Amino acid sequence: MTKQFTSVWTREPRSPRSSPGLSREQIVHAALELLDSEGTEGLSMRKLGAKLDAGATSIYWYVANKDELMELAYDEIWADMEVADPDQISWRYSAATFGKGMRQAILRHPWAARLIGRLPAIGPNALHATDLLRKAFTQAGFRGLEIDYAASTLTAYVFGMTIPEAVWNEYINERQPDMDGMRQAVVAAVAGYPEMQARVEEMHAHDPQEIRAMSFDFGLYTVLDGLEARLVT
Amino acid sequence: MTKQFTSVWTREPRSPRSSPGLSREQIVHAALELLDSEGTEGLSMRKLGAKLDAGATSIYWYVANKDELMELAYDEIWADMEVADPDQISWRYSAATFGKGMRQAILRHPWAARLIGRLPAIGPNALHATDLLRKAFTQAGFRGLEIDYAASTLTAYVFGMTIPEAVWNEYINERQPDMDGMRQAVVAAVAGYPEMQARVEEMHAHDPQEIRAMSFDFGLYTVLDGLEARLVT
DNA sequence: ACCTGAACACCGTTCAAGT
DNA sequence: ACCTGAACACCGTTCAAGT
Repeated sequence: MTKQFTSVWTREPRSPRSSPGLSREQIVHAALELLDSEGTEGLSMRKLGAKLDAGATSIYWYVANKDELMELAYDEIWADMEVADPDQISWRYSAATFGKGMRQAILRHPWAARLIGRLPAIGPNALHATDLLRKAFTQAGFRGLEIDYAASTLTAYVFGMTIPEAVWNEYINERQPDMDGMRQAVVAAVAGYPEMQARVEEMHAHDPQEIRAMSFDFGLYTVLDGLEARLVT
Repeated sequence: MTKQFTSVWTREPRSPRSSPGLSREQIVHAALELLDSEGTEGLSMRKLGAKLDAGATSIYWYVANKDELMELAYDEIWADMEVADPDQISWRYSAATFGKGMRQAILRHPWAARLIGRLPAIGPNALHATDLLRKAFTQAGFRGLEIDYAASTLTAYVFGMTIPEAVWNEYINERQPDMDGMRQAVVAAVAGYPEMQARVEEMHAHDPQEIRAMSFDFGLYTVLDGLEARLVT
């Protein structure tokens, strides 16, 4: 009953060289454009085909199915992530830069948030990024499996903070809901909890982007402090 | 161009009392059964209708659309989460219990992982859980917005660690992929990074569930240590 | 080797019509 | 007040057929 496991990364792409017609890069590039400009719902095999002036089913020559296409697209977002070389600066600084860069990369491509964790992130760009973070924690003094634990802790924090933010941004962009009505709905829902209500109103007085950035930094430094504490013991 | 914001929680359910036919509770209960037993893909309006011996479109009388139905289902998973009363024990212990309970709740309902952060979590069960965590951090000594920052940090960590785990579990259950082939694919992909390869092989020698639990605890205590550090300064 | 369109088996949702 | 089935506008994917 078990099915053969497949991933885009396990198989060589078809015919890496051949001038005419489509190519994997072309397809992935078009898919990224669609996703970035129109969000998750903007990408369908038919729309992608149309954008490439091809039949929707032509894509299946280059890619086994839509999931594989998404794996390829997903890996791309780690390519334009700012990183700091851990050899040059303190592990704390490079880990912090890594966390902030990861957040920005996801916020630039909010559709990617829904894909996180769906398959092992073993694309070339994801691996390169992971390797850099492991280097930073090795330099910090972690050893063996603890390097992975430390890296997981940081990325889990960033993912957990950023996935909701990205999904939320995508939702706002797609549906453009009435923000004022939303505010009221939240305040009303929270009526039974006076302290939460006060906090919600306080938050609404500030720029939401600013609040999110502050909240993110608070947690980021919390995680870094916690990791430092594990190094001493 | 902005649309009226709506959420299940802003509107009273239709006719809370009326003996015959369907009811919201009945529908949500059936949806949960479908989701728990067959995963995300197991729930469609048609299948749900069939399970309730009704037309698929009857559901639209009780719920505006599938998203609203998902909001209702999602809130339910926070109802059967183990929590510790922060009045009785140390904030550290109750925060740790909270984190572990949250993880277990998501792992019991892996389909919920895809919904996290999609809409403000303002269902009654989610609010009750949030309130408990805020109490724990108030007791710890946080004040004002920092209570929310601390709570966000912890839940972000738990979400970031658990969403991939849950999605992964769902994937395994649905597709039952050949695990050995997968192992090999990962090892092969990671060939360019010798230390990572060594780590991957070391992990494969252990029970994956155990590794995940250890990894989760490592990060959980890291976050708690980090929060404690913020209290002193 | 590469591309195509028709066809299949699904979706969520709307709506006029029934009771 | 509640429920229905037909219909609409979509999906991803398969496959025999074309060049």
